This record gives sequence, structure tokens and C-alpha cells, in this order.
Amino acid sequence: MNIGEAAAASGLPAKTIRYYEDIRLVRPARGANGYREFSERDAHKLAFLGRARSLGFSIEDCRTLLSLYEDRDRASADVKRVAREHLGRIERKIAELQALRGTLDQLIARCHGDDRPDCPILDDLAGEPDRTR
Amino acid sequence: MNIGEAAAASGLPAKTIRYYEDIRLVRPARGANGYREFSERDAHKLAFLGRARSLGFSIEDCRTLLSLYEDRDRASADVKRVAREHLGRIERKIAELQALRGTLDQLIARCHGDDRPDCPILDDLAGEPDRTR
DNA sequence: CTAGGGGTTCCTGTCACTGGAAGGTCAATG
DNA sequence: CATTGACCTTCCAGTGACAGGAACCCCTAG
Repeated sequence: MNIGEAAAASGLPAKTIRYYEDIRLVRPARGANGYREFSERDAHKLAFLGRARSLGFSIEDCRTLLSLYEDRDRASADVKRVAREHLGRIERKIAELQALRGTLDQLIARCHGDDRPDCPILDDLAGEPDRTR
Repeated sequence: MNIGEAAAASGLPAKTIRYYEDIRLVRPARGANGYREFSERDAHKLAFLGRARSLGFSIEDCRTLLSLYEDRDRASADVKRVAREHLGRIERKIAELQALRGTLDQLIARCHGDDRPDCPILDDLAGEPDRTR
């Protein structure tokens, strides 16, 4: 199957598949005309990558997960560790964004948002002490 | 004040300040020796930018906020709109990450994480239907 | 024979910096 | 006066994970 079919089968854009070949995540065969030839196994790998990426795993994590997937002697502990580290990063990111949300929420609440120029949001960004809080 | 002092005063790395000049967020004067010369006003702007960036505003948002900050005839509604749009992006991102966390949590919980090879995390990534859930 | 819809490579751009190389300038010291 | 070391300058490359587009090749149908 050529790249268009592989894209349809895996749900990944052809551009992305070419990129994955560039960084050696997949290594499709080549036909006489220079076209990539994807096996079922290649397509399966691509779908695996698509799902791993949609869970937010980095490309390097994907590389690790893929090699674990293909290793019949893997230990599930290794997979779990990768997933847990990823989960930790996500949780830290959530906490960080929630803190931002809290700050922004407060600033927005205090700004009347009309056609007058005075604005607690700008005051805060300018480092001015807040007299209304 | 030269770039090192401006960096210390604003809390931004000198590299970042040079970059901000590159993209015309600040326009410090130049001395006879070619060194940048930052006024108090410049330093204040840099600190403003640092705070806006730390709230997660994009550079383009910062550009807008800075011009609003410097416009005495601004309407606070304009500032509030920028902030609300940013807040919306943050909230969408939080929701997205929370969904990822939920999925990952479940997968991790079901993986025994020992030295055996069978692993629900890999099974899920491989697209296999789950028999234990 | 031509048109179109595949495919190919290569280059550029994204975002907001960061690191590093090669070299100029300044203030203090020997 | 020469040197040292801290500072400054510019320019180039890399980050992550692609996306857009140009220029060109290939295959099939009409």
C-alpha cells in the first residue's frame, strides 16, 4: 500500500508519515518507482503511533513505546514507568495552567471592561500595587 | 543602563531582551560603542513583558497589551477581551489535559507493572479491544 | 495525447527562545 | 602600557512536531 492508503488506514496525514520515516520511526519499503510501500505491519505501527501521540506522548516516548511493543520479552513495568512519567508531566502542566487560570480569573473579574482606560489587568502587568484587592 | 542591568532589573535573560528587540517589542537606544542603552521606560516595558509572558500571553498578545498599556485613550474592554480570549485558550487546554489524564490514569491502573510482558497500555495503543474493562 | 490525481524531494515557517562561536569594549590591575 | 576578565556585539543553529508549498515524476483513463 502506498502512502495515501497508509494515511487513510492509520488516520495520520501523509506529511506526518513522511516525517516519521525521516526520523526513523517507520521504515517502509520502496517500490521500483520510488514510491513507499507500506506493509500491514507498517500501517499497524502508524496507527499505534497515532494513538500514542493522541495521548500526548512525545515522539521519543513513542519510540520507546514502539520498541517495547515489538519486544516480546518486555516487562510491563517499563511501559508503566513511561506512562507514569508522562502522566506526571501532564499533571504538572494542569497545575500550572490552573494557577494561571486563577490569576487571570481574578484580574478579569476586577476589570470593568468598558470604554474607560483604567484597567486592573494592565496595572497588574505594569507591576503596580493593587488598591482594590 | 546596558543590557545586563536591564536584564537584572526586568528579570529577563539578556538573550530574551535581544530577541524582543529583534521582533521590535522594545527599541532601546544605542551608545557610541554600539551597546544598547535602556531607559527606565524601556526597563519598565521589559518587566511588563516578563509578567505578561509569565501569565502565558503569547508574544502577539503581549504586543497588543503593551500598545494598550501605552495608549492613554484605550478602552479597558479591549484589554479584558484579550485576557478573556487567553483565559478561554487556557481553559480548553486544561480540559484537554484532564481528559488525557483520565485516560492515562485508567490505563496505568490496569497495568500490573511487573516483569511480565502483557500490558493493557500497549494493548490499548495497538488498538486491541480490552477484555478486562 | 492530455489531464488529473497520485507520488517524490527539498526548503521554509511555526513559537519563543537558548546555546555557542567569533570578536569588540570597558574597567581594573600589575 | 599590557593584560585580564567581564561585559557587550552579531550571526548561526537547534528545539518539537509537523504544515505549506514549489518543482518535478508516475500512472491511469478518456
